Amino acid sequence: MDIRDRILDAAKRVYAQHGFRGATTRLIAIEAGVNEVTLFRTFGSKAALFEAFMQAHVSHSPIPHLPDPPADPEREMTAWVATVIGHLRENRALIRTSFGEIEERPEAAVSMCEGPNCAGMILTDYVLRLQSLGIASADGDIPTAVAMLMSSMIGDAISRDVMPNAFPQPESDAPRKYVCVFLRALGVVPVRGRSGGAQPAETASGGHGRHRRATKR
Amino acid sequence: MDIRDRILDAAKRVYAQHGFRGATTRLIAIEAGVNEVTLFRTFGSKAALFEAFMQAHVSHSPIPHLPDPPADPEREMTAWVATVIGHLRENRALIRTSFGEIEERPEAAVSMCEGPNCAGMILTDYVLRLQSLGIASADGDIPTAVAMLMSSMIGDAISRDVMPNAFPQPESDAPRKYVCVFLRALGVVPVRGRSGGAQPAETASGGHGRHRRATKR
DNA sequence: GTCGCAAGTAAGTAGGTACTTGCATCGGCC
DNA sequence: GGCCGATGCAAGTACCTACTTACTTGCGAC
Repeated sequence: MDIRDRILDAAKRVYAQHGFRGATTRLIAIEAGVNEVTLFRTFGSKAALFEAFMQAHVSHSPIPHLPDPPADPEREMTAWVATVIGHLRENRALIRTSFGEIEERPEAAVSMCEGPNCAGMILTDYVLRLQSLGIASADGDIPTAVAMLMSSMIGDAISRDVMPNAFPQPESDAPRKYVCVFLRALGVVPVRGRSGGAQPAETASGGHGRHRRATKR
Repeated sequence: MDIRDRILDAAKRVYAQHGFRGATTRLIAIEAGVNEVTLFRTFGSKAALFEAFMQAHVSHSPIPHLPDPPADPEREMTAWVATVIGHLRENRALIRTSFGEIEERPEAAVSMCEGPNCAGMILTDYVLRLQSLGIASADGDIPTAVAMLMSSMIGDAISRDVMPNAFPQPESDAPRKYVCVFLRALGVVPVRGRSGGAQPAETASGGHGRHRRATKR
């Protein structure tokens, strides 16, 4: 790993923990294991360093896809939601810090929003496919439901460690639960009988729910 | 307004905009229109000032109630959600900043969470009442739906100004839309016909939806 | 009037921060 | 070997920050 990337990486960690003002060039240099002067020689200034590291960060944030012919909405979406929440949670300190400094440095937060914006589009497209296939009912408020699911994922990822009991327990079941509520709001109802209850863990004994009209097309 | 309160108020504004590190005693003193020395004489230190202002802030944050015999869920909840989002939006800068500094100063964010926690309980109680009255279906996942609505309100309040098109438009319709999706997820369906479509504005021409079995008890 | 107290004013201290400068060191390349 | 570019190191500059000290001013109570 070359010295430039080491500094960028260290800057990311230090910034996520201490914010822009708290991320002193001295701390970053120590964290990167380089001399502070090298930092200035490489990037010119602290501001330029942060510009570079923000750009580097957004350039490679992978957003998972949802299958184009939807087959099993609950299963596919649960996996997708779990992945997205996972990504968000990995970067939660960075997201929180950037958002906390919107007033002073809006660019950071704006670039942080690219990922979620893109994820929201992927999700919307998927649900529109569900709707056009007749799996989701025609009169559901898709934009609002998508916005709510996105907010839920972000909220879970960045707030669960602060107020754990405000979110579904256990953490590992949260994605499935979010998806069940989401699908129900859009009129995608699981077949009744086994695993239909989305509520407590004691009824969801293992099996995955199948959905009505969830054909392979 | 006495001088102590003026300083507390100024500290709140300056902190919301610049964070703890950026909220210099000099800035706060200027914003409060007092001498910097007065600030130290009144509170002793910057840290003590912030402790005092956090305590003062959480002590008077009003959370609206939901009617105990629920009558019209959509209307009542829409008003409640609008009020809560309003409160959150008023304090959005403060919330964002406190959350952004969780890593360094967790107490601030924790005290910020009291309001939402309480609101979540009020909401849960209300929905349980809906359920016990048979207005909401018995198998809905109430904790998850409540968590999602809470996340949606918070997300809307603190992120709409950054990514406006990720949230329901227009802003004034957002509370009703959230409530409609929420109620639908919990099996509270409006009567079909007029105002049933929760989706686009062109069909929602004025009327408020009534709900099946929404009797006055 | 004058006493006491709350507040302002001016100046200073000790430490931190971004950033610079000058020089030593090291490793690869001709 | 000798050159050169990248890096480390030590020191310094100019500024900011929390906080202190010593003194002055204004104002109500007696």
